[in-house]
Amino acid sequence: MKIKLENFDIKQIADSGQCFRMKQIGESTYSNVAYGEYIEITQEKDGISVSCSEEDWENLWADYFHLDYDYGKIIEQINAGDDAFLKKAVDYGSGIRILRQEPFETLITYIISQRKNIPAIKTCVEKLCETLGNKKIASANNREVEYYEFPTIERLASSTKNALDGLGLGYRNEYVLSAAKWVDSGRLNLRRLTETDHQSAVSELKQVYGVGDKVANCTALFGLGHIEAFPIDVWIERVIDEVYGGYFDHSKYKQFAGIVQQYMFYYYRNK
DNA sequence: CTCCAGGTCCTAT
DNA sequence: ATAGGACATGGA
Repeated sequence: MKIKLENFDIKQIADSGQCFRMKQIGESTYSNVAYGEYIEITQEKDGISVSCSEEDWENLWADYFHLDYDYGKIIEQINAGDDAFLKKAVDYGSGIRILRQEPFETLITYIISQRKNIPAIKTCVEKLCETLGNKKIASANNREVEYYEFPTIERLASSTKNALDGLGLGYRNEYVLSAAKWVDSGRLNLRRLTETDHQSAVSELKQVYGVGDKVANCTALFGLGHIEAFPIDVWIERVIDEVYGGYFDHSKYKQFAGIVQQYMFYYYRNK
């Protein structure tokens, strides 16, 4: 099925480092697994073609790719401003979307992400899915594809340190286990945090062992739909130091600071 | 081999 | 409140 779209570039999205299971499987084709479903997406000149049904696109993927949000308007607004670096960043990554990933998967994968580079995170997450996730079969582009879901909350919560050995989690295995147990027991209610304000969501998340300001903000941005989150990692720190002379006030982009952050991250990391 | 990665915790001031 | 060291593992 073909879909006409603006400000959507699957390569940019895949390379933007916000999700860890998207992979390139052809010249301009990428696969992804989310919410237990598998999809293949091919970039075209004026949009994309997708392997899923129209119904799945409407019910799941359109929401996942944040299609209800007008990125063109954000880009216009930035181009009308006076921030030269940000204008270059927007031009470079104009096809980026902020994904609405599963809250639990986002929390766990960003706990894993700390002190790892992106290729290492991907390897680690894939191993986790192959070891503890359910195996499924999808048909896409006239082929059958085997894939693994992200582990369920119950499965991960009832796991042990021993079971996690060999997945490359390192010292993060305790963080992962404890976070999964908190979600499983209801001590941390992620669904509720999608409805609270951003600040309360972040401070709730930071109660979790192994979740600091950065992971909390990434979880809020990529998993809870809090577009105003502005995660500061090593790359954004470099942008602030090297481009903005040590101070950047993201509050003027209040309602969409996370999108601004992602343009900056993608441009500075890939240029 | 060494260096560093989408940080956080713990401890000492 | 704020600063410095420890931390497992693997990619480059």
